[in-house]
Amino acid sequence: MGKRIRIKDIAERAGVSTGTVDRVIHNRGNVSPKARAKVLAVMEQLDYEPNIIASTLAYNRITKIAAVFPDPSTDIYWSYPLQGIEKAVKAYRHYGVELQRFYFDLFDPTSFSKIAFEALESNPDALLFPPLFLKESEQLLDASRDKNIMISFINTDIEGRRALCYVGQDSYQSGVLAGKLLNIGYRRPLRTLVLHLGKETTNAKHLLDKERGIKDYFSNTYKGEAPIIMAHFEDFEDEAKLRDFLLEINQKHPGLSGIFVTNSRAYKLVKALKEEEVDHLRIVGFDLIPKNLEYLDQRKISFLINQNPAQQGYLGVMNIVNKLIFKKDIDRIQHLPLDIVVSENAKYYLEREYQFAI
Amino acid sequence: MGKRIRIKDIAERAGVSTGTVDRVIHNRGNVSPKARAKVLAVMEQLDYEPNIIASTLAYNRITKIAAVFPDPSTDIYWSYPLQGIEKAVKAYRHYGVELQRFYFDLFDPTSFSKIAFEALESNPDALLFPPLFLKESEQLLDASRDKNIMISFINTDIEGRRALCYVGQDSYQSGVLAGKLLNIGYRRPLRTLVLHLGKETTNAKHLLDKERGIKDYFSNTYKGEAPIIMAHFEDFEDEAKLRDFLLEINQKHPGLSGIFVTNSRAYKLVKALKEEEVDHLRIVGFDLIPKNLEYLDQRKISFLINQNPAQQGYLGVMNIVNKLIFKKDIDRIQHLPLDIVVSENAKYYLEREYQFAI
DNA sequence: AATTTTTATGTGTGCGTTCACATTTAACTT
DNA sequence: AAGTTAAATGTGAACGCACACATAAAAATT
Repeated sequence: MGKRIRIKDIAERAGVSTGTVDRVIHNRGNVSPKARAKVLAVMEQLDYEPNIIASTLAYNRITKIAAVFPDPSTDIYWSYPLQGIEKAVKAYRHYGVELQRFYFDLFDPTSFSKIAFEALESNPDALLFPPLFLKESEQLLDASRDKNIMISFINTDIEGRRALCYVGQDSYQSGVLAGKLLNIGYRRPLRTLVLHLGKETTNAKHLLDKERGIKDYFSNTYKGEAPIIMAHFEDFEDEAKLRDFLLEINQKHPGLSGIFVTNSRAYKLVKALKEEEVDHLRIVGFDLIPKNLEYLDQRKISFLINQNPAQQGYLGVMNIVNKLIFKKDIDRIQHLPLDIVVSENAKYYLEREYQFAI
Repeated sequence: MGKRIRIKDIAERAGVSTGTVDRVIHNRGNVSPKARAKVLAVMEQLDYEPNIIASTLAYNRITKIAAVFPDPSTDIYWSYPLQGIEKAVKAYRHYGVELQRFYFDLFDPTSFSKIAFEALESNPDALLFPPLFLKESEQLLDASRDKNIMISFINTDIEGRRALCYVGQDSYQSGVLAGKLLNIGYRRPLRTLVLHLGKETTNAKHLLDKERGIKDYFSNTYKGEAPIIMAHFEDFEDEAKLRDFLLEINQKHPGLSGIFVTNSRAYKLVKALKEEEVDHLRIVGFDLIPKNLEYLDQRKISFLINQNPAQQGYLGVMNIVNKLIFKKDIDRIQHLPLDIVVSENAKYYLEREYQFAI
């Protein structure tokens, strides 16, 4: 119906050539104020919108995205965002998007720095990574600014306006939600353990936000001090030690009714404890990784909060494309929903993750 | 890096002209078997993938999508998928996608037929609608097949292979999930009411599936007959009558602890009942419409299941585009997740819906 | 063998941009 | 005022593909 307006149409109406219109649109300069004004007026009047299809065809350049991620072979979780990234790059390959992957050691900030700066050396147009290490990430932000390389965060955020965007969850609110999930069906606050299970001490902010969240949930709901126990256990690979640790807590604080595991390792709890020890516990954790799902299905884990990792990866790339290629404005913070997963609805989230991957 | 392969490259390698390659790719005929074989071989060898960008630019045609929907002014719910549709059409306008909207009366199958056939008369490339009325929708399927118009379902499915795809929830499983939500925190089955609130009797399958789901949940969980009461109340606009109706049920079946409203009208219950009557009830309903959200926030409604209507609309269009323009294969059934919404995570779902709208 | 018909193949223009380059016009110099 | 420099404007090729049209080759007809 409404025929699309072309640069040529604007040129004719404004009494100039297409070259001049192009210069106005892209602020390339060398345009007289009169001509510029006239062109802008006509553009406004005709409500011109550039044809992205034709534009990308003619632009004919490659947009390089460097993804700097923890080595997925040491922690399966990180393979999911990478799959989402892969899929997005495939979807946008006709727009000239290319990807380069860089892996660092999840537990070693120095490795992150080294690898990330290697990535910078390859002169990408944008850098996509989870800023797990605050100090090192800040350094990277500075360096990339100097080289005019765009930064996009995923999974974890660093406040400030220096990155294009953050795609991931609201950690604080995920803590609040965990509180709610541990409290459904009860009319009084029951004794709850918040457990950080792992040796990632560096990205503490993340975890502290979740702590704050669950504390606030209980104190706001019951107007008083929350009966919450905080704990941190590093050596999660040793099931026997973990069990001793948990039993000790249970002795010190009898009547423990729920545990909130602040990362994807909730299944470790179930593995470490005996069946009858788990049965009267309500366990809430994160992420739909296979071992968690198995226990969710057996009702050993009550709730999982889904972080949509593949979708995070996909959206991270999509934002870069939207900004760099489609010239769209991007929301600085893009919180993904806090999906409450029980065994009755897990399947659909897995399917969706699958859609965003490979 | 890996330079993209063009039709021209194939033509050179195969010793033919670009025209011949084009004829092979699009099966336009008039190609000798030898040339055809040679071209196909080279395409295979070089792993050719057409450049969609250039293709759509050159193709230069319009794809018309007709959306046939219940008039959103009579039921706000239907405005959401329409917004998603609108947004998707905007996103794909450079690919030549155009939209025409047709509204029918939600409570009148005849109106649906009339409007839908009007839509067919406008000769769209695809028809997108919720097949709420089975018989009338089947007729439409036949007619559209004759005119070679593609059909895409949303919200409700009709089994069979005659439509391109269905985007929406799994009704049965949403019933199962509702059962779970009404049961969390309890170790025995409590008396539960399943309430169809409204005069839409025609799309009964939808509702029956939900009924089956929640029944199965309880009987599977507790290995026995489920203590479930089924009810249907049409005159939901009259709060007094609705209250009487509910009180009567409560008298007949004392100890009623939860109500599952099978559509988006859970808020009507809260409105009709007195505060103290609601307080000891756990209410589960559908959809994040403003009135439901208000009561969710006040803890009068415990859970809402989100149908992602805007996303449904967006995806409905996206599927048509993927098939018709990008020539991709489409999954016949695309179940959206059954999002469990509580007041602690509602915000993020609203934000996402907003992203898929306008 | 010449002619017509059918089938196969090649060529060139257009889709709406971008951008380098050529050309024109205006603004300074001396 | 003529010459030089800078600024403004116009032109045309390219991006990769689709398709109409022209041309060439093969097959069928006389």
